[in-house]
Amino acid sequence: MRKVRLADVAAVAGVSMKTVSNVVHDYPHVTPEMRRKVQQAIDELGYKPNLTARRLATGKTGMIALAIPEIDHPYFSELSRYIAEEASARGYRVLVEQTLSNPAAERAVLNDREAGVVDGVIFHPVSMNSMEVARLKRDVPVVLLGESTMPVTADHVMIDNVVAAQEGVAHLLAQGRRRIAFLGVVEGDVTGSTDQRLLGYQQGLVDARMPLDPRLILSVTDFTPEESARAVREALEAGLGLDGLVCRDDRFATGALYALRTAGVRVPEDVAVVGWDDTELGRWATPTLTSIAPDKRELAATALQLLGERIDGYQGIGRHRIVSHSLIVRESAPVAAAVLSS
Amino acid sequence: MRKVRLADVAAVAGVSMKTVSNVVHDYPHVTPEMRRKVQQAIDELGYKPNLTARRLATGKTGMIALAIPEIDHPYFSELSRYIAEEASARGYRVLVEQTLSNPAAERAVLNDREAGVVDGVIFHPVSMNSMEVARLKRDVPVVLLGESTMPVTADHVMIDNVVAAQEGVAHLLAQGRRRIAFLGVVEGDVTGSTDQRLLGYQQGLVDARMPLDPRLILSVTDFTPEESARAVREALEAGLGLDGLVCRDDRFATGALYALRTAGVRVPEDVAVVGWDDTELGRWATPTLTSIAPDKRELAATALQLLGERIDGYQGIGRHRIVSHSLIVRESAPVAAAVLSS
DNA sequence: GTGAAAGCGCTAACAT
DNA sequence: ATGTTAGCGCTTTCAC
Repeated sequence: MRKVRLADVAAVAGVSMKTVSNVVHDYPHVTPEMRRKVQQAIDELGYKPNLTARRLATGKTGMIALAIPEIDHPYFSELSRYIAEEASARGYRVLVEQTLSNPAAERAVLNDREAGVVDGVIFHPVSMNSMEVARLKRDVPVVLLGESTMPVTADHVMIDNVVAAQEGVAHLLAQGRRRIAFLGVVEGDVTGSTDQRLLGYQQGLVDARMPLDPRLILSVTDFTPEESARAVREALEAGLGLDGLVCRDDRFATGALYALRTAGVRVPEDVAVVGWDDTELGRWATPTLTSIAPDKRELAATALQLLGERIDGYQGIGRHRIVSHSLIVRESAPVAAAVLSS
Repeated sequence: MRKVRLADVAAVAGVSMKTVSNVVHDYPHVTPEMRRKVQQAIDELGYKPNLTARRLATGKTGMIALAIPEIDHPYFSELSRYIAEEASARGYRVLVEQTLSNPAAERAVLNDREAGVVDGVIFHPVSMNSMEVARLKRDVPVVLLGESTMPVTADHVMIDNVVAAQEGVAHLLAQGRRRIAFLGVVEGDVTGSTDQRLLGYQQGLVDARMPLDPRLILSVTDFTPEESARAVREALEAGLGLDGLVCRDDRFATGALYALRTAGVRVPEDVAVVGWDDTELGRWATPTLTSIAPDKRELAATALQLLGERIDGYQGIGRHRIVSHSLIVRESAPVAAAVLSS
């Protein structure tokens, strides 16, 4: 009683393979009687269509790849969930690829389509910029996530990082904060994501005619909270006076909160902190974290929409979509007292 | 210049398909000259083997499914990362399936293998117990994660929850805690996972000849921190005196910390808290969270080992593997002063 | 409405 | 060491 094939069902039901196939696919024009007869044979034999064979025959896999740096980074795991849900709603399944920011792994992602594994790719690159992506990919449907300023042949979805960072700074300025730091510039980060946030931070200060102090820009060597905590600790020890802090992401903010707490600095009384990504990490931090929140659901839906169009044959030039964001105000950087009392 | 096939390469190189296949697979017995000639044709044409076709021909997909309740639950996202890494080391790719604890979705997982999508399944069931899994799965290689006491035809990997919970309780008792609560029993949870942790909690108290107070067992309606915070808040409002708390997972612990903090209860001075899973959520909580830590790496490696054996044809009865765990002591439940001064 | 047969692209016997 | 060829299981024109 091994593998039951379409042909077996056809034989038992006494019909052709085509008819069985029609029943399996709910093809409209089959007589009820035929349908019943075939269905019975299917149930009887416990027939399951072989997806691999179907894929070979149709050339469609019904799968998309989601290539992200780390599966367990809160932002990416939360985003993955939305992507998975949106994909599922559109009849796609998701193959999650962890690139660990490794260039070779990132390159390999774009080959998956060519190897017939997936129909398209949603890709958050870290080690290559969009020009390289454009050069590498040939006719693979790709939607890029994250920051990129170059128009390329792939589609892009992102939030307006510059504006978002400006809003974060403005929020702190409205509370009377005057020494606002930015954490953190990551060494070796070539994506421009941090650049845009940093740019927005500076623009926010310039807009308010505040001085720019380069020492207020904190650098880190990687994306971990440990590194972020170290950077903040050293800044405090160096006597860097600051009363506000805009973080590149919630993980950094989490490390920062830890460093501030252990140094005896009160948040938000002494230093107000703004995170980025609105992850669960920040929602339950102490104090709870004010954070710039990309609309992840909209991000996922937009990415799938664009990718779907490409898979369905759209060949046009790369499209850019800006999805909305908001500032979720929590304890670490509450609404200004002035606003409250007004 | 569309799809380049194996046959095209063979034609250009002026050899047979078999020879091309040999080169592609690094088959040893090919003359260097042949290899060079073929390789040149491959590069020239930009040939990429079609994985789907290969899968059809070999019957192996090189993929395994990982079916978990939620992609973005910290425990599962961290576990996923280890699974993905171990799988990758063994030449497998991982298809992550989010079941959302939905029975239909869980059932569908077991069909994937039969449909030829994956070679095997690593499955953390929530809505079905292992008997049901055993009944459903036919000859699908499956490794079960999470708690289950029944010997079945599938393999199991888990930690010893009862012992782990006992250790958590013992840790609190050693600090002189006398009113230790358990959070939380989840309504509708049929997996026995919580049961075992609860059992260990009770056993730990009994071992120390402490009284069991049913009011110290806190119930919740779902797995969110919100629910957990609610349960703790209500317990405090009801005047339930407690000085220690063992949580079913770090998410619950996170919610508990929040509720305790907002109620003005100090941790660990007034209430010491032990979490479960050792996730990033707890590592950066305030105070940092003492947590029972399953060895996730070992868990992943063991699961892949067992699954690999099944895929390679092992047919024996279900095996049970207990992997190690430890108690990671942090601020929320530090080492007893008595121990420190000894 | 239903049947017959030619692929989809690759692998693995078997042959040379 | 390399070539030939029959599948793998399903889809899909194209007749009937």
